[in-house]
Amino acid sequence: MPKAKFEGIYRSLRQKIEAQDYPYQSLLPAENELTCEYGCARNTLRRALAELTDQGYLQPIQGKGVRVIYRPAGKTAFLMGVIESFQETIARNELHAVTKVVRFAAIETNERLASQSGFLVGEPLWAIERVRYLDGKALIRDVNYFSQAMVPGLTAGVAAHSVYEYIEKTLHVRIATTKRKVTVERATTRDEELLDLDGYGSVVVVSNLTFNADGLLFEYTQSRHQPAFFCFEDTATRRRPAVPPND
Amino acid sequence: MPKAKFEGIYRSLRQKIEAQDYPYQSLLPAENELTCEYGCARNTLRRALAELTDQGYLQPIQGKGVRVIYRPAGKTAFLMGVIESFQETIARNELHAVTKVVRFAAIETNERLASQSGFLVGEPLWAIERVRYLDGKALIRDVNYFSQAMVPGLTAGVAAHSVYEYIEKTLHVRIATTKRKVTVERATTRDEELLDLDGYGSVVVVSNLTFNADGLLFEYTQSRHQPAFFCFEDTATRRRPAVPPND
DNA sequence: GCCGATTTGTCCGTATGTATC
DNA sequence: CGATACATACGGACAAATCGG
Repeated sequence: MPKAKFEGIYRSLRQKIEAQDYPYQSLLPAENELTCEYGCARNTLRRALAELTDQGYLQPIQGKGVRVIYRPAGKTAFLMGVIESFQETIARNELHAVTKVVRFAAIETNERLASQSGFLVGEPLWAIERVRYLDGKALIRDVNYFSQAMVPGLTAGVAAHSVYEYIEKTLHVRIATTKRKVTVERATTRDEELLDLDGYGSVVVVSNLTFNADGLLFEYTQSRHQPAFFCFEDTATRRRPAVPPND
Repeated sequence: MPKAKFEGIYRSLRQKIEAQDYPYQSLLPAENELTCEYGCARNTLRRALAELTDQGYLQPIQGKGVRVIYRPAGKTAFLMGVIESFQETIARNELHAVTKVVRFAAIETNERLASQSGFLVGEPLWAIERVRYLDGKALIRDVNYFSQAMVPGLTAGVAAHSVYEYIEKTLHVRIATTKRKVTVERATTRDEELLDLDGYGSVVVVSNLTFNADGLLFEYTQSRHQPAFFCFEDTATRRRPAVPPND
């Protein structure tokens, strides 16, 4: 029940590619044929193709055709390029997971947090610290800060389940854009204490800034991962070099 | 100069946003005003806006306007979402870097490599191993495999400079799409031997599959990073806002 | 709550340019 | 060279969301 026509076409094509109905390295039918098949304008079809190209399914070749460059891959722990909650990730990978809330507090933004997150100093926030267990091992420590104004009525009980589900299904706030940064840091004593680090002296830190559909910042999160269970995938396209090529 | 009109508009807008001519959290002029200003059709403008939205500069709000969600950030070691060579990265960050080639060989794809990379067993490849020094410290160990058929005439001398520049400027092959995976692994003895790990027992591993403009695989690379100097940034969107390839 | 103006979202048809074969 | 296929661009139409009166 996709609302938009281009999205229905996108899903249909993606399904066929994933089913290898259009196999790896083959050329798609020409745009004109596909527009006939889907009964749409060329622009509408091209929008679906553009989406698939961005996501690494297709490679268009001017004057020749559109090549399929998708191959089925192993399941991965985390996806880049889409926003996904922890609950959605484990569901997609059919894992058994438990979340434990170790801190739930109402605070006000201090100087340091403001400079990290972009929240204004003094803005009321929910501070939540959670540990994620997969198959009994403590693998992720999440520290979330939500705007109280934009996420009212948050409780420790909600945090134990899925904050994102609460935000979207109960508050009907649409989550739109996330800016993310990934680094590696030496484990703190609190990391050692709460996570099963298995000899690793470091953690993978994923910092998130999340904006709602109004373009307002409503969440800042630090996710600290046990390194062995961390994986990101991504598709990138080459545009013109950001800096004039230094020869 | 940009060939396509939408790209000129894209650059102009991005420049104004980065200069905070359109500041963080403000609304852009309406699409109709901007089409007047740039003397283009609405679809052409919208294509530029879609690009900026994908890259985390803008958040469009139906019925209201387009909000700027870009804020200037600290310089980072590596960018996600775009393909960038090591040479381009250091130029962008104004760093002093040295590349040392520790291995350069012509090989044929074996079973293990084929399953990792997708090259066919027996396909002739160039195998290159390089160590990247930033300000005198050995921080990255790259292991590249290039298709000999698609990258003929490669030499150790070229590898010491920039293979990407050779590929694009000399061979005139256009690099199009990269699929990337990021994980953390325990350091091998060769990592310890070649890199300045500074007490870290692990490395960040970035695996790349690169396709040329014909949709053919021509490179497989493993980049092993000293964890302290690894960073990437990314912008993700939930559901999908817009990507009109309309024009 | 309704209505109309504004603004973004979707879709269409057409024309022209450019690359491949 | 011509035919085919993708790339860019324009202009118009209507839908959907927001906001103010």
